Amino acid sequence: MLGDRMMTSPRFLTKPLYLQLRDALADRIASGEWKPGSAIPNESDLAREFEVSAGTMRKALDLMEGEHLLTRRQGRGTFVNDQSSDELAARFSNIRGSEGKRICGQLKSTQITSGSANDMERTRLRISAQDSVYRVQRVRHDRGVVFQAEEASLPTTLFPGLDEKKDVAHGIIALAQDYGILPGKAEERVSLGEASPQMAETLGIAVRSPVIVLDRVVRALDGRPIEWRVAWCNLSDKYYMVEMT
Amino acid sequence: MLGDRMMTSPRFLTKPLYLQLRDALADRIASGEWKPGSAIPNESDLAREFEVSAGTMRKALDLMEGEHLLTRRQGRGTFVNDQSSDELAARFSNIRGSEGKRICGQLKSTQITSGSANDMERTRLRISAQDSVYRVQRVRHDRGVVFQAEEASLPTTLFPGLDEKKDVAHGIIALAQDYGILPGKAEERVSLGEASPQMAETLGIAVRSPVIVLDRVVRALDGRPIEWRVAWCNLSDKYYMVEMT
DNA sequence: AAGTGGTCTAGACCACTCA
DNA sequence: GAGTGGTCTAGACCACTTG
Repeated sequence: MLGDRMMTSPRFLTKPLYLQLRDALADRIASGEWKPGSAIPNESDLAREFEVSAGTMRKALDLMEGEHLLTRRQGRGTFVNDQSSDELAARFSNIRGSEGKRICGQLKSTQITSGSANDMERTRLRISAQDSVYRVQRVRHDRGVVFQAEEASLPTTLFPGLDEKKDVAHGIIALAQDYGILPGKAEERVSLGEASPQMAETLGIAVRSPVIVLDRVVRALDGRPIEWRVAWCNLSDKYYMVEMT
Repeated sequence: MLGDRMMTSPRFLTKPLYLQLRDALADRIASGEWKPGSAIPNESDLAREFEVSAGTMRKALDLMEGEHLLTRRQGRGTFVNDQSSDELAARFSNIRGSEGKRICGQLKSTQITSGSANDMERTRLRISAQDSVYRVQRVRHDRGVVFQAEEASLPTTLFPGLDEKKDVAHGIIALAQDYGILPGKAEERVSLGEASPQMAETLGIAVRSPVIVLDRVVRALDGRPIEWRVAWCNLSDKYYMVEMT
């Protein structure tokens, strides 16, 4: 069904087969046809279904494993990743606990409002002036100790009815999964700041003490920005760590 | 020559063929047999030489491209990457100029000493008590403006005679290439600090003003630490940015 | 036109997991 | 032992670059 297009239409109009397959399979995950945590059909069955060779199907599946959509285990099968799992949900957090594992902390005191996007939100989220956003304010704590306050903006078109749900207590990655959005990449800018009186209050530190400011944009698999967040963070028994390849 | 081992010895003693190929090809780069910037033989010639199928050779070459050792270009060939190029040498720097490109800055006022490794150096570089290190102190500037001061430690065994060379004016990645070491990954811890009187002097900022402290370990392709560096950085017209996947 | 990497195929066998 | 993913093979054809 997919293969035909390779034969009939000129190449410059089409993508390589394995990329088309990736898109088709990713859509099954995004649509909820394949649920998080469940196994999907094996390589050769999928190859038969899509009328491609097993090698091409494998290339698509390997790609998706690299995109954190699937996990493949020899002898067991191929499974849809649960983005709300601890490991994956913390994927875009570079803050680590003393044990060295990425941590998100627990969410607390969530507030949500909506309004039309301001200049900053428009440039960061690549949306236009008439679009609106949800604005979420929240605080994160680790074993009761507040260490981060943050303000996030999300396009309303991508998260319809978000303000009426309780899901705001989840991070962006788990949230995206609920709305059929597959997370892709993120960029984070790190800078120095000093605590405003209010920030000092919530973080439990002295006014004007230095804090680290994390300005992050999370994108969907297709590159669309889905969240812009600025976080003010008090690192003390935690640290910020980046791995580079 | 390589393939034989697959047939004769049990699998748990050996690595997959494509990984053995990667090691063999990487060795040709590290040893200087294949020079930075030069083209290497094509896929099928290499496959013939190593007596493997073209597909297996391709898997090894693709892997090496992902490790930044090679660049493949359709219609042109496969080329050995020059690690001292601007792009690759700045690979482990998350500091970006206003244009958004990674920058290393220019090195200035380099000092080098050597001595036996202290506790911190032993743990970070995973070397033992009797091993010695080179200690390099230097300052980086961008168009004349000093923005970073740093202290680096390198195992003497990996960089013999480093103190007698002028190469210290190069960053670790270009340096490693000269010594036949292929760079792999790096980790960097980011924390807050305040400028000591001396640091304030060199960075041209007020005493006790907040600076960002970058604690980085660079590893070779095989995982061995090759440099531990602590940098004190004054971000002003620059910013620190991380991409996450 | 010749040579390169990129895609795709069809099939074999191995290593691992689990009932 | 049946079923899964992981490795490896041999070959075809396509897309791109360069002379």
